[in-house]
Amino acid sequence: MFKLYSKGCEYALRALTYAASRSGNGRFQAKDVCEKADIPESFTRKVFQALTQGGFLQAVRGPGGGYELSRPPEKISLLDVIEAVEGQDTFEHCVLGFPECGGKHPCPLHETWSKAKRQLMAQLEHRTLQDLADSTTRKKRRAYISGG
Amino acid sequence: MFKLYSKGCEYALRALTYAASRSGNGRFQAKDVCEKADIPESFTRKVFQALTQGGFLQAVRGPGGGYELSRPPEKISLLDVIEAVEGQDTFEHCVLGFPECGGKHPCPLHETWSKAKRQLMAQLEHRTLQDLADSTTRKKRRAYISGG
DNA sequence: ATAATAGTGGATAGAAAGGTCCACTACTCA
DNA sequence: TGAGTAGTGGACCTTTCTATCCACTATTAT
Repeated sequence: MFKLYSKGCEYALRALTYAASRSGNGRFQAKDVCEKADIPESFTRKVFQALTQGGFLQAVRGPGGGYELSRPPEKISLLDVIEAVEGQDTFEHCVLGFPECGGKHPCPLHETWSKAKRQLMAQLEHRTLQDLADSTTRKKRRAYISGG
Repeated sequence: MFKLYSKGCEYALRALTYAASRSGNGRFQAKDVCEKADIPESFTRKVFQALTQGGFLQAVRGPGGGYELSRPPEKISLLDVIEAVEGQDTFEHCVLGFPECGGKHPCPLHETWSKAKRQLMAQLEHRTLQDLADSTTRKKRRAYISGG
């Protein structure tokens, strides 16, 4: 039952990727983005609420309203999104569930896991929403551009 | 909500690590091992049942009975245990939940994730139950041996 | 046979994750 | 001011995971 992040986080990433790939101003609406990303709207709205309260999104009510990213998509890493949804400490838990696992009392897997985790987090940190949006858009344009 | 594996798998790893660190023959009892590893017995028994049905453990009933590993602990990698408990396809799912994510239609995170996954699985594959048992035992002996 | 031991399988219950619904508020425009 | 739009917050439901209990079966020793 491996999970990098929760369903809510997966939806957030998919929705925000779509949002970042839109032309025009950055504002997007929950309903629209959920339909396009093919994710459950009611549930994803809850995630948006949380992201708004966390200062990650700005909500605008009323006609013409929607959400805006607090930072431009090229300044938002996947790790940012994941930690915003899951909390800052998602990757902190000991894999073997040892309560006092740490520098002084490492569990048998501590070093192995720390290394793998560092590599994983480094990858998540250097990819941004803009990257994801670009590759999605490029794919839709039949990918005749080779470079990144 | 990051999870490398389920609670059941965590318990299996902890229990089997303790089992591998026992001196004498390889047989161990569910009750004993769960107490020593400080994990819930009833729940872990279910995991043992599954591992037995999967051919991973051999069950011996009656007085003096218990379980035996089907292979010596130095021949069982952590990946073996994880896949035995979680199923062969735990690490196969697309991180973004795209149903047709694969070689021909990769999701935007496919390459990033594949790389991180390979590194992670390589680490889990080359560490065995015996390794874990050794480091646990060494720790208990106050770790005056430096090498690995 | 009987008692004791140790794993088995099914029922059940609680907690967390995933998901839906609806009345409400805030805002815009006519 | 009224209608329509878009996010909010709370109630509620379902599924999955985690956990426990107990009657049962297989085995061993007396």
